[in-house]
Parts: sequence; structure tokens; C-alpha cells
Amino acid sequence: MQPNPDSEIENESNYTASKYRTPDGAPSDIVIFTITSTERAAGKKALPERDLQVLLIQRKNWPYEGKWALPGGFCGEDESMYDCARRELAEETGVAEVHLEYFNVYSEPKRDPRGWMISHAFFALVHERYLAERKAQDDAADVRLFPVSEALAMELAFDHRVILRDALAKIRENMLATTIAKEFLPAEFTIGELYQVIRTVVPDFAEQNFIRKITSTQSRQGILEEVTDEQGRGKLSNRYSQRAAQLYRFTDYKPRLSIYG
Amino acid sequence: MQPNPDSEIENESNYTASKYRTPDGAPSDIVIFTITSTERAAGKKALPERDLQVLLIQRKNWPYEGKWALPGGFCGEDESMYDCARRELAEETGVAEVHLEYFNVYSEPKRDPRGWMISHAFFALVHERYLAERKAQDDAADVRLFPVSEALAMELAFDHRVILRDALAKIRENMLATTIAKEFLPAEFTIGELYQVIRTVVPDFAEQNFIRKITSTQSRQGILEEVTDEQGRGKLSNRYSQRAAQLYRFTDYKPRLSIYG
DNA sequence: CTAATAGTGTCTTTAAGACATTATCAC
DNA sequence: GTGATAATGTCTTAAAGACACTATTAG
Repeated sequence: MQPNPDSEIENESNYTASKYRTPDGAPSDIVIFTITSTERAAGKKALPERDLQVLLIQRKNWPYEGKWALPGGFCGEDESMYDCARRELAEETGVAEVHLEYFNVYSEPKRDPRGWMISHAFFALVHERYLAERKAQDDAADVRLFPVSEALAMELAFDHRVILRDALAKIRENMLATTIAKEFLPAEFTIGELYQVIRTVVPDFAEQNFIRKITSTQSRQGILEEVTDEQGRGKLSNRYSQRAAQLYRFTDYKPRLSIYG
Repeated sequence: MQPNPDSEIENESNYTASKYRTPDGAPSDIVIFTITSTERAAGKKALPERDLQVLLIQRKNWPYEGKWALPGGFCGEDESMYDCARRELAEETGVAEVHLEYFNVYSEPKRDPRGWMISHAFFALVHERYLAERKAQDDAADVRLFPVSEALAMELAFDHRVILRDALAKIRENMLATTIAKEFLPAEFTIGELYQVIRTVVPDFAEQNFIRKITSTQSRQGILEEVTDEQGRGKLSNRYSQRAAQLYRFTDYKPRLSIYG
């Protein structure tokens, strides 16, 4: 039986602060993902190289001084965990209006040498356009983007490698099961771009006739719609190709996925 | 900027316990679901009535004395949150080997009048056969099963109504997206039973040709297999029907769900 | 025979899968 | 014309959807 404040308390008047050991902190850690895109050949119209990256900070203090770690910070009594994460994210990247999602708690005893710290892990999906400014203005350079594969091979502080691994698994799942691809895309995008974003996060996603399926009713299930002009003609883009491609946008529709058909 | 122990610490030797406000406790709360089944007519072979129920405890102490609440308890320094939840679940129900899954953190300021409590919510899926003994041996009766719809209409302690609502949404999602239906079924079951369990949790799930779809390759996707005897003949059950029905079991296969086809 | 559930026949519509072919157009 | 991406044609196979029909068997 663990200590339980209830067991010794009869009513409010004799309530005393717990005599039991309490946590030394409730931090949040944030796995900030972005997809960078770099032109493959200058002047040529071709889809860019895309790469899934994660933002890490280099620690200045004990413990794990000098080691790379996930950004994060301690929660205050006057805020929720989500507020805490949003605040830390804003401090780290300067942006607030991005996809931020809680995904797990990390509470193994002794995971933090400073004491009993129960960490709450979030992932954020940030379009590279938001990180561009930030990277420019901060040359202090203990903040950097790493390709996810590289970060996973590093010796990160605390249990942050495990957290990163779990976050990656989660966004892979969500990339196929939800419309989070939109976080990495402009509001209007081509099927080629969408396919590339999905493949960047989930490399083994391979659909032969992707454009065919996404265009048909059942697979798309209403999650996408064609962008049209006032006359109802399709709006096109030739940013990545000579032949202009139809632009699409995500609708608000969230399909319900089922293994039972 | 929030308090951050890091900011005043240079190395291990001068590390001091945080001067900042720390949480007063890290509890876990567990939403224990079960499906009860009651015979509709004695002697007649018919599928039972099934009902989704949740286990609640009646509080004996301040705060919320007399109110119904989710079972749970405080985490110790020497255990993880999951261990804590498993321990509390075992104390409450006497069972350990059940599906127990973490799903969210509840940390709104002032959610607990005793202090700053960051609660970690789990749901457990328990077959009614495990709760039967328990209910028999404990007539002290501040522990009871409630139909979920009824519990949601009650005024529960703390923010437990919100937690229950979220847990219900989560298991509805998971009932269709994963094989958690197995937690409410015997190892071998008929398609009729499976359909009924799904409908008990997700009432608006309606598939006209359910047996047709589940039997075909694509929808089932290998999640189910027919139970056969040594000669490869189908194993049948006539527990719920005059005409014997084929028995199925879940395989270990976890299909990957995708909105992109 | 009846009641209650299990399972099939059959037809129509729709989607999936493969893959070759055509379209566009800056350079 | 070339190169790169976008999109369609066509054929085959498989699944979805509807719904009426047959099967089984304790009581």
C-alpha cells in the first residue's frame, strides 16, 4: 500500500500538507518536428528533397551538461501541463499557433538525477517557415535541427532518446490515421507534395496509384477537396512541375477508422 | 518565464533541492470498464443483454465526502505511473492481468482542493468474470458498478466526469481501431458475440453484412481466424443459438489503419 | 411448428491493382 | 526535343451493399 493523504484526513479543518514524499517537479518535454525541404537542382522544376528533423537544445548545466536534449521546462502551479508546454514551445521557437499534442508520461524512478521528476511529453509539428526566422536570429547555437535518424543515434540527455523514439512512432501512426500532414503543407497543395510529406514521415508507405486512390471517393473519404476558382474551374500550381497540377486542401472532415470494415 | 531549477544550478556539488513550488502529489485515476451480460429469457437460447459499466467508489473523506469517484491513488517515488495504476487496480479489483492503458493527464490548476495534484488517467478493460468474485466478497458497498450513461449524468468528485467522458471517447475509438474487443470476450467467440460487444461500446456502429465483411479478406485483414479441431473442421458453439455458430479468435496481427487507402 | 440466430445466393455497384499511355510546358 | 511531374485509359480482379433466402435445432 502506498502512502495516501486521504487515509489520515477526516475533514477540511484538520487537513495538513502531506507528510509524504512529493514529486520534485513536473516538467514537460517537447519533441518539435519539422520537415525541411531543399531544392534538388537550381532552376529546374522538381520536387524538393524533404527531411524530417527534430529540434534539440544543448544543455549548459548539470546534469548532462553539454549533452543534447529535448526542449522543455517545469510546470507552474498556476498552469496546466498543456499551457506549460505551449509556453515552453513559444519560448523555444517563437511560435504559438502550431499543432501541439500530449502523448505520454515518463515516470521511471531515477530517470532524472535531480530528483523525482515526472515528465510529460508532447510533440509539436511546425512548418519549416516558422523555424526559419528563429534559426536566423539565434546564432548562440545551442539550439539546432537534427535529422531524426541522426538524433536517434545520439546519446541524448535523460531518457530523451526513448521519448523521441515514442514520439516518432506516434507521428508515424498519426500521419496515416489523421490529417496531421496538413501541418507540414501549405493550405493548398498538390497530390505530389502530400505524397512526399507522407513518405518523409512514413518511408514504407507506398501506394502505386496514389493519385488515383486519393481522387476516388472511398479512400479519400471526403478528407480532401479540390481548390477551384469563382467559375468552378480547378486551381492549378506549377511550382514543382512543368505541367500544372491540381491544388487540393484538407476539409474539416475526420473519418472514423475501423478494422471491421 | 517559469521557475526552472536548471537556471541556478552549476554542477552536482552545489545542487540544492528546488526552492520552487513543487506538486503536492501525482495521483493516478483509473476508469475501470466492464461489460455485464444478463440473460434475456431463462431457458431460451438468445444473445444476452450487454451493458457497458464503470466501477466507482464512494469517498469517505474530505474532499467530496460521500461523492462517487474514480478509483485511484498516489504514486510513490519508487514506482512508475503505470506501476502505480496497476497496483491501485489490483487493490481495487483483485486482478492484475488486464488491459490497462494510459490515456491523458489532468492538471488544471485548482482541480483538487487538497493542493497541486497532477492526475494521470488510465482506463482498464476487465471481463465481468473478474469482477464477479470481487463484488461477492466485498459487501461494504462503497464500490459499485454503474452503467456508463448513468455515471456520466452523476455529479462525480473532482473533474472525474470529464475524465470518464474522455475515457469513453477513447475506448470507442479504440474499439473500432484496435482489437480491444477481445478484452470483453472469451478467447473463442462467435461473430454474433463480437458484433454485440462492439455495439455495446459504440452504439452507432451498424454493419448490414457484418458476418460477410468479417469473413472476407480485406475487412478482416487477418485479425480473426477460425477455430478448428485437429482434423481442420470448424469448431462450433451453440451457446447463444440453436444453430451452432463458427468460433473465431483474434490473431496477433495489428493492421495499420490509414485514411489514404 | 416456432423462435432465434447463423449463414448463403445473387445481383449490382464500386474500388483496387497493374501498368502503359498521354498531357503539359519551362528550358 | 528533353526532362520532370501530372493525369488518364483500360483491363482484371476483388470487395461492398442490399436483401431475400436457406439452415439449424432446442423446446
